Amino acid sequence: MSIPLSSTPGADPRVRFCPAPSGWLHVGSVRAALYNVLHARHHGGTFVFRIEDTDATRATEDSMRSMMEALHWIGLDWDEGPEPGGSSRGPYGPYRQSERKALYAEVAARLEASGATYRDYRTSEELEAWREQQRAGTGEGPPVVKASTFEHTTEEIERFAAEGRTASLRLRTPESGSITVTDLVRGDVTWDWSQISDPVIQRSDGSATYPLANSVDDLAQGITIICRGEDLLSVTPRQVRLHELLLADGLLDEALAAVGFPARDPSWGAPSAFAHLPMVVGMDRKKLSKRHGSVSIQEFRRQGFLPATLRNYLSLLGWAPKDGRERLDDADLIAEFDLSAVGRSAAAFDVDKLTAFNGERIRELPADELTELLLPYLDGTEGEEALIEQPITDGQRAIVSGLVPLIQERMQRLDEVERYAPAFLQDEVELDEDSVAKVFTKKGAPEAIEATIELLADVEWTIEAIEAGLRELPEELGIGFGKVAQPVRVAATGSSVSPPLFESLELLGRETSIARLKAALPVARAAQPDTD
RNA sequence: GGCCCCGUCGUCUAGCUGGCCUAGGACGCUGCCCUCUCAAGGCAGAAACGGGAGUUCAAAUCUCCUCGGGGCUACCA
Repeated sequence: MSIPLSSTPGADPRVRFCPAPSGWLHVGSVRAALYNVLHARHHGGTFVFRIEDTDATRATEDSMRSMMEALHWIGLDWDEGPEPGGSSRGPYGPYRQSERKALYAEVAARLEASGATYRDYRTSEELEAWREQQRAGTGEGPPVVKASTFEHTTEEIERFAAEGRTASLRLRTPESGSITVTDLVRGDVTWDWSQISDPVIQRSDGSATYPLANSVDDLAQGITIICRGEDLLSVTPRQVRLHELLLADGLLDEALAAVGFPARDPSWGAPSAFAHLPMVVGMDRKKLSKRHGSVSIQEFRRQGFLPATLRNYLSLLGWAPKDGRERLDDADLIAEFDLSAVGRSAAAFDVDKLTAFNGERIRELPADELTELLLPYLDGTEGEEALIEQPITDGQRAIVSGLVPLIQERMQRLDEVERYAPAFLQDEVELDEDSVAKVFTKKGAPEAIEATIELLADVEWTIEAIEAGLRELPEELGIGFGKVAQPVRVAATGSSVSPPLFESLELLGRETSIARLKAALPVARAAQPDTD
C-alpha cells in the first residue's frame, strides 16, 4: 500500500521534494514530502523528487540511497526523479543536481554577462571577520551584504586577479524597496530589500550554490508551487528575484538549449505560490534531533511502525480535515488534503500518539497479513536475534500463525513480537525473576502447578477443554481462579504477563506445557515462604 | 543585535466572516466497569484561549501594546 503515482504524468500542479542527501531523512522532511504528494494527488498533478547535492563536501551516496529507500518504504513514490539504479524517470531530468552542473555554469555565465551579478574576491575568513565586526557593533550596521558596499573597484579586481585569487559570484539584489510574497499558509509576507544580503550563487571553485541550483531547477522543471519547511521562508525573496531574472529574455531557455538539457514547456511561468510549512519540533519545542528518540524514518521502520500509520499521523501534524476525523486512509487524505488549510504554528512530534495510531491499525490487520509483517522481526532481519529460520519452516509458521491472534490486540509496534515470541519458539523458557517473586511466593502456587500437571496429562487438547479443566481446579483447591492461573502462567510462559492462558497452553502443546510446569515446580516450592 | 514567522488543554488540533463556546475531538493522564495476567473494549473525570489595554450590547474570535517561542542572519540546504 502506498500513495499511487500520477495518472496524468506531467500535469499541473507540479510540486517537488528536494532534500540534500546528508544524513538520514527525518520526520519533518517526510511530512513536507507527504504534503507535496497529497497536494499533487488531490489536484491530479505531478510529484517531482530531486536530489540537491550541490555541496560535494556534505552529500553522500549512502545518504541518497537511504532517502530514496525511506521515501519508497513510507509509500511516497515520485512521478519524476532518480531511480535506484542510477537512471531516472521523467522528461525533465537529470534529477540529481550533481548531474546538472553544466546548466548552472551556463546560467551563471549568462547572468554575469547580463550584469545581474558581481564578483566577490573576499575569502571566507575575511567575510567572517567582517561579520564579527558588524555584529559587534563597531561596523555601520547589521551584516547585510550589498553590492553598494561590497562590489570591488576595477583596480581591486585587477589586483586580486593578478594575485591569482578566485572569486565567488554574488547576485545583485535591489538596494531599496520591498518585496511581497504570497504564501498559501501564511498569507502575504513582506521584506525590505535593504535587509537582504546578496547571495553567493556560485562558489569560488565554480560550483553552484543552493540559491542558484534550486531556482534554476524549479523553473527548468516547471514547479508551480514551492511547498517546503518554514526554515526556508526568509530565503524566498532572493529566490523570487532569481526567478524573474532567469525568465527574463529567455535566459534560462537559452541556457537549457546551449547545454542540451530538456526544454521547458512553453506554458510554464514562475512558481505561482509558496507554502511554508510549520516546523516539526520535539515535545520540548526544540528542533528535532537524536535527543528526541527516533527521528530517522528507518528507525521507525525498525521499531515496527506501519507506513500507513506514519502517513496518517504525519498528515495531522499541521493540518486537520474539515470534519475533524483523525483516522484517515490514503484515499481520505488525497480527497481532503488542502494546503491552504495548513496551520501556521510549529507542531510537536508526539511518539505516544503515533504509537496509539499504530496499535489501532495493527488491530485492524487481517491475521495472515500481520503474520507476514512480523516475520522480519523474528528471523533476524529487523530484530536482534533470529528465533526462526529463514525461510521459515512449516512448524515455525504454524506457531507464529497461532500466536498472532493471541498478541494482535496487545501490540502497538511490530517489534513487540520479539517480547512475546520467545516463549513459544524456544524449547526452554527462562523464568522472569520478578514474576517468580510476585507469584510463586504466594501460598498454594506449587499445589496449583501440580494439579495442573495432572490435569494437562490427559485433558482433551483443545482450548475449551483446557479452560474447562482449569476452571474446576480452584474449587478443588479452595482458592480463586487467579491463584491458579498466575502460577501456571509463570511456569508455562516464564512471565506473569502473557497472552491468554488457555490459548497459550494450547499453542505450546501438551508436552512442552507439562515439561515447563514440571521444571518450574521446584522453583515454586523453593519460593514458598517458610511455614515452620 | 537585525529581519521574518508563530502563540487554544501536557501534545496534535476544532473554533478564528464576533454571540450556537458553561471552548469540541484525539493521544496521554486519573477513576470505574469488564477480566486468568497484560492489553483491547466501555463509561466517567481532571486539563487550554500567554498577559494587558481597547472596539462592541457581546471577543478565543477585531485593533494596539507587551511577553514568550521559533527560523534565518554560510562560498549548508
